[in-house]
Amino acid sequence: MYERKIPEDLECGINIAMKVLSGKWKPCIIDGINRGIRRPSELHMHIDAAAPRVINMQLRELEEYGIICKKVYPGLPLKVEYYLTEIGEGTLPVIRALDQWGNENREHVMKVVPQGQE
Amino acid sequence: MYERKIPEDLECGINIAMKVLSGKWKPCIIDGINRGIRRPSELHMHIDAAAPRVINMQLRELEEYGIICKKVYPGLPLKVEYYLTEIGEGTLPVIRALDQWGNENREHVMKVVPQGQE
DNA sequence: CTTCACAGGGAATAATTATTCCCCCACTGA
DNA sequence: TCAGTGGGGGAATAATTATTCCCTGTGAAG
Repeated sequence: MYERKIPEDLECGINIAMKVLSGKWKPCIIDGINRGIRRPSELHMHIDAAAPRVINMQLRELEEYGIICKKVYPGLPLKVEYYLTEIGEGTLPVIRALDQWGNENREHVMKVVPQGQE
Repeated sequence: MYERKIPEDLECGINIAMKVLSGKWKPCIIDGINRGIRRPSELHMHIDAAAPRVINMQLRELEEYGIICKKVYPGLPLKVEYYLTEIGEGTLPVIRALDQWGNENREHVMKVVPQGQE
């Protein structure tokens, strides 16, 4: 997406995973695709807090990392769908763990975040 | 840590969790504390790719979020230790899921990251 | 011919986050 | 007095990442 100037430390597994999953909307995108929201325009509508451009960029990154793959249907009107790869499906337990923790601790986090409500 | 200008979307659990866990070194810090690396200087040595200042800042944030708590021993020389709170312990499954995925997919990620080796 | 839906990208800019540099305090040991 | 250890912070700067704005192209519908 952007060009990195500083090398990263990919020693520990945590950093490897964070490298792939970090990105404001990536986990949401993976979750969405997994739930069957496969087309770009659907994702744009579903994650409407993010600008479409951002979703596109993060989709491209996820594709580069081999988390999702893109299927372009030849017909017209244009139709594109994204799917999780096998490796991408492997991230689902992580996503689920994140989601679960977040839901269980929503109250607490809401109390302690400075202002960031929406 | 910094002052946020744009409100966040904490609708879905994923975003809530990412808010608390995102930060280049936070998951490593949580993991370290959980493994018994409790003192700041120990953490500095253990996570030596990060500047001490950064660790300090992320520790403060984690404390604000109630993930860790800080115990200051009155004696001298100074001694400080951090512990996971109950809520902090709740993040361990997430951290473990991240670590596991990262370790299982190290090879793959190494192949696809542009250059970022270290 | 105009407008719409669909998929997408370049460039500039804004926001966020990490990092470096250099400082503080209290005590200990030489 | 001087250096070293242990915990820490302010300010500036650099790097990273998100967002906005506006543009491309094709075909279908009106």
